[in-house]
Amino acid sequence: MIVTRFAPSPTGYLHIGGLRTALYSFLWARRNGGKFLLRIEDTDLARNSKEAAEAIVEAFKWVGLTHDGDILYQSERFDIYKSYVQKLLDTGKAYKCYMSKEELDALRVEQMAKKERTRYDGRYRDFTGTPPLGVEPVIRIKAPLDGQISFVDGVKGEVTFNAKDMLDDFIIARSDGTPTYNFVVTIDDALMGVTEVIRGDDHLSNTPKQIVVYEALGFKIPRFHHVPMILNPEGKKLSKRDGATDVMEYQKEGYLSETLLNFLIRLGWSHGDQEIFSLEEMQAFFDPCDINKSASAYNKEKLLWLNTHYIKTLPAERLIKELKFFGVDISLHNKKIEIIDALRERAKTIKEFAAMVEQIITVPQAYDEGAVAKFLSGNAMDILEMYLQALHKESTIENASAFEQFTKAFLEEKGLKLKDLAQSIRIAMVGSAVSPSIFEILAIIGYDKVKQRIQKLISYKRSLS
RNA sequence: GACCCCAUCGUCUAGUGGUUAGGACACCGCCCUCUCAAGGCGGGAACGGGGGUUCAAGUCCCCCUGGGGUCGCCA
Repeated sequence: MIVTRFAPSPTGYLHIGGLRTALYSFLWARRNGGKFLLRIEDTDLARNSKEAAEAIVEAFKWVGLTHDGDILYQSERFDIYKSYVQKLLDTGKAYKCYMSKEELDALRVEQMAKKERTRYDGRYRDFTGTPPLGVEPVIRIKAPLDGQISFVDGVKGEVTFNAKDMLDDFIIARSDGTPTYNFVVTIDDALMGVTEVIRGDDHLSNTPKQIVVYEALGFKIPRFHHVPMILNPEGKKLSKRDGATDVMEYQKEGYLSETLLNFLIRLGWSHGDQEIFSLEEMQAFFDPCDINKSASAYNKEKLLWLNTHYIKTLPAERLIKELKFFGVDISLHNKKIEIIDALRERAKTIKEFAAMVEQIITVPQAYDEGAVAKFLSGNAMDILEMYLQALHKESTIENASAFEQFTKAFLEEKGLKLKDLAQSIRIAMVGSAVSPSIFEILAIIGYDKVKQRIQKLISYKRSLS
């Protein structure tokens, strides 16, 4: 069985790079009927891991990723790690090192001066003497001194490191007894039964260290897939400064979860020329071996385009639900479908969408000055007043095509063109010179309120002169 | 600096020795048009450089260059 995992450190939120590897891991597990596990890497004491886990679960929930089983917290597993440290100590595969931090720093400075690689020199590896007083030792693992460590990476292919220039006897337990990252990662992955590790390629050079631990403990080494990082538009590693790295930030900006997932999966992975993927299709097609070797830059135009695509194509009910996030509830509006269909091709984000809906369903409190100056000059107001009078003669007008029929008849009778009237109506209805087709707008607003809004604009114009 | 990884339009990518190097976003032009969009049609735009191998190289090999990552008692 394929078992994958997502193992974030608790930074308080889920960033998009993390979501991408989580998505890949999720898809690969689901495609194979396997398991997708979640583990919080909180061995660094101080931080609040519960809060971080909640943030991740919230983000997962938003985009529709589900993990199997309970969330594992490394902070709750220290006893397990300690027993493995002891095991290594007992078998002579690890040892106590009494070198102080000051001595270690001095060694590094010296090595840098000689332009050598900074590394622990192994001075306590075979130490049998009396340990110095007052130094709490760290535990170091015995790493191979020479030879090579190589593995086949699902993304990069065969990767080989020379032990002498990648490895040293690295610390697996600090002087306070707490275990370190490269040690606990391998223990947890092994104990959780993880068969495929999909993670960022910033971990590629950690892998040989972890392989040392796997081998020392006799664990089976999983298959690794190191996915290239997401770069910012300048080609550098994506950082908080590049904005909206928090997944939930995208919701606040009006992006749909479908958009984000589609965007992320297509960044560094492809399935022929296909651009649009449903979650089902992602599950059917995704294979980590098809992930690109090279890093890819974050491109917000494509993200926006995807969002417009999903806004155009998702069911109206779904969009109505999304609008509520921005405080616009039209679920009980008798023209809700018409509202959605009139606006869905114009909104790039749900946030924009909400603002547009708001503009239609509320009476304009102000009129765009530029629009008024440009379109309500000459005899525009006279035409609008005649239109109002004609409207009053009707008992009601039901829908968009009826409004169109009525309006065209009116224009023909007066010898006018739609151009002579459209912008005035638009300003009266929504207060600006931009909106969907006026006939759709009129139908949505409804016969009685249409008359009121036209009257309001007329009164407003009169009050100016 | 050492080690590792990477390299096709501005961006995301297709390409697995023989292609007019394809698609998408963005950009530009035209059409449609009651505004703004959307849509339709069309356009410009790429194999980083140099050596090999081969009848044939974007595709294989080497070097260079460029970019990225890692070198913690962080994860």
